[in-house]
Amino acid sequence: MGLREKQKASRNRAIVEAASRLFQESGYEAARIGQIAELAEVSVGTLYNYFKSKADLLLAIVSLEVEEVLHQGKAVLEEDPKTASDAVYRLASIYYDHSLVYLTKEMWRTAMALAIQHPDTPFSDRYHMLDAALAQQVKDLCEGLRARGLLRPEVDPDALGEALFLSINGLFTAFTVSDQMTLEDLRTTVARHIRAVCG
Amino acid sequence: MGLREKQKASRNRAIVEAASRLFQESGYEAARIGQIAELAEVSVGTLYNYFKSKADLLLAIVSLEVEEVLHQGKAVLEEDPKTASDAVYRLASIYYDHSLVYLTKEMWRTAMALAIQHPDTPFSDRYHMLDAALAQQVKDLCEGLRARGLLRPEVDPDALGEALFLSINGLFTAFTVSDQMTLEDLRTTVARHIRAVCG
DNA sequence: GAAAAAAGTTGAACGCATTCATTTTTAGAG
DNA sequence: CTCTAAAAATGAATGCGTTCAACTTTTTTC
Repeated sequence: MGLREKQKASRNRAIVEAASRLFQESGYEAARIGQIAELAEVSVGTLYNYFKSKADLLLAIVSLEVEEVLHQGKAVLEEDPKTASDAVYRLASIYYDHSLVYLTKEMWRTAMALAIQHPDTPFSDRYHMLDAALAQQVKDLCEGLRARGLLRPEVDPDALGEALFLSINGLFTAFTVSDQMTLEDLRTTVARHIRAVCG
Repeated sequence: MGLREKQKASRNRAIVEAASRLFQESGYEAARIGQIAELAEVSVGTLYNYFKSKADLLLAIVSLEVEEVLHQGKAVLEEDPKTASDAVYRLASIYYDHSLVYLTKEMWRTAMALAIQHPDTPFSDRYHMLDAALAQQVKDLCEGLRARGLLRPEVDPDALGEALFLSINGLFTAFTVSDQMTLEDLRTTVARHIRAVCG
């Protein structure tokens, strides 16, 4: 690896670290690009050589989070649950409990907002792929549950999985939007939804 | 009504009309505040006397839409459906079919994004109130369906209603995000979800 | 090792939403 | 009708993300 590549990797890391720190400390909106560049010891122009936009910088951090959660979720698919509701609840809890490791509520809100607002940007594409991967995991779980006889055999596991994911996701959005709502509130509510839907 | 109030009302209308037109023609993002002001024949400063922000201007238009849809939805609660799925599907279809009367997909996306990104602003508060009113309508429907014996008596109608609303809402978001997806696709998908959830 | 090419860095300049000190218009009292 | 205070309108100035033309550094070529 030449000097060039080494510098590139080190600068990339420095920028992400600076952004991550300032996003958490001051919030995404309040964090200034110039400030991030300064902390990473590069110029503003250089920062924009590494990341297409402030949003792109946020995505780098969101990706870390979602990839870890996907990995943890895999384990649940292997378990042997008592009821369908239990299994779905276990998966949702894993998603939720991990959600605040790298990201604040404000960072999540911003990421969601950007993904909705600007489809057909790399940011949005990536975000929606991660979203789809999570949805697929819930669908796979439902399929497994039906195979084990824990769901009525006539149910469409894909449609049910999607509907469950939209609940899990919609409640998470409500969680990030409300300063009051705690992770415990979130888990309680999702449990009610899952019971109502899975029977 | 004095001259002052008359002018105020007329300017307000002129601004909303100009914004509505330009948002539809050029899109929310591309529409310039200066352009809207010009079309409404006021200065930029005056526009900001009437509306707190560009977002606020969008909200005025979103409100029109949602209020009409809520009104139309009321009729469905009075009907006497064959099955629970039918009734919920009817309600969702009303929401969807009305959605593009005043707003484009891009305007919807922007409104959703702003409501998520900036909680505790008048925009967001108002938007979430409208959202809650729609959710309440679905919950009321579920309650009625259970009373008529069209839902299993042990189901929690509130939780089911919320879960259904999150599906309806989540699918609508997907619709606004995808250029490909048509209203028909949207109705087909929501029908699958409703059947999987309501049994 | 020198010269040329390629790749990377830089910060001042740009566009646009928003603000605010100033000017203009209106309403009401005498 | 005139004067005054309140209300409203105005557009130049501000702040911030993003771009880009000029400058440096690294790599390649002979």
